[in-house]
Amino acid sequence: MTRQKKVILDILRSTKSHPTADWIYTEARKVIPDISLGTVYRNLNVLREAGEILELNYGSSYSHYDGNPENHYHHVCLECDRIADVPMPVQAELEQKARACGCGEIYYHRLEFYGLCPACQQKKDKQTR
Amino acid sequence: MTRQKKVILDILRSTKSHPTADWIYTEARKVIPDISLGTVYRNLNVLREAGEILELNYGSSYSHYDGNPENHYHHVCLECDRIADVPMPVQAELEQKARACGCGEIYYHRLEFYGLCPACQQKKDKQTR
DNA sequence: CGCCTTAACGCTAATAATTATCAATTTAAT
DNA sequence: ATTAAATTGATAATTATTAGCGTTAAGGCG
Ligand SMILES: [Mn+2]
Ligand SMILES: [Mn+2]
Ligand SMILES: [Zn+2]
Ligand SMILES: [Zn+2]
Repeated sequence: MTRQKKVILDILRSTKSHPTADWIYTEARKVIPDISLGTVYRNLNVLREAGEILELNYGSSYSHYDGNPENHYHHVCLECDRIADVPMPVQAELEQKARACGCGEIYYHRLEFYGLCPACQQKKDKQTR
Repeated sequence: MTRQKKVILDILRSTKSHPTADWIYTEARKVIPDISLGTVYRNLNVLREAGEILELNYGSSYSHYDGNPENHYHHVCLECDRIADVPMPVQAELEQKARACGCGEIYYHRLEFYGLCPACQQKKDKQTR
């Protein structure tokens, strides 16, 4: 466990946002000013392979990272790209139903809801009114 | 509706696979030998915005495209990256449950199952035996 | 504590999917 | 047939991510 790796993991664990590599890089430089972006990517991959974080790819051209490696669901705003946790329990029966279709083995599933975050929803309401 | 756009849409609608832009490009060249890759990307974006196809980003570094724009679920093989349809009905109650969490407006959701496709599952069985 | 092996670092250049540009061509409405 | 607008193919640009490499620092052991 190097200093760089620990700082990156701490940053990810201490935010509820789901930041990009570049945002993590900016934050990390506040602690280790000469850390390199390559090191950020390298450690994000290492941490993902170790099961300590999640990498999220939801349509945008870059990955977002999540300090909570437990399976949980997300809401993605189509307006501002904000990703938020959806605090509902994991629906295990979905995997049961999918297995019944005989499409091979299933290890886990991902569920994302797309729409408008509360802030963008309000903004749109004002425009329509 | 140009010739190029029609060929691209036909290719997508006539396959059950979920091909990449590059595979579509290869197929399209069998019909229009001097079609360009830029035209393929341009029309895929146009078709997606028109709601005629789906773009799928499941972790891999490139997009897959789906000629069926109706919401449906997928199985992604962690071994060979094959994407297959999961023929189970869309679970509308998931959106009800998510709305109850108050995370903003929800227009649609996506659900993917990750594991091994039947072929890779068999391959792994043979190794273990 | 000091040595030593090895993994990780910072830097820079490379990769590769996708998008932007633009003159030339095609579409389709008049 | 004319013509204006939209789309094409070719090429260059963009950009997130990875690879290569000489240098540095973890952390195990004497
Ligand atoms: Mn999350
Ligand atoms: Mn499909
Ligand atoms: Zn928003
Ligand atoms: Zn497979």
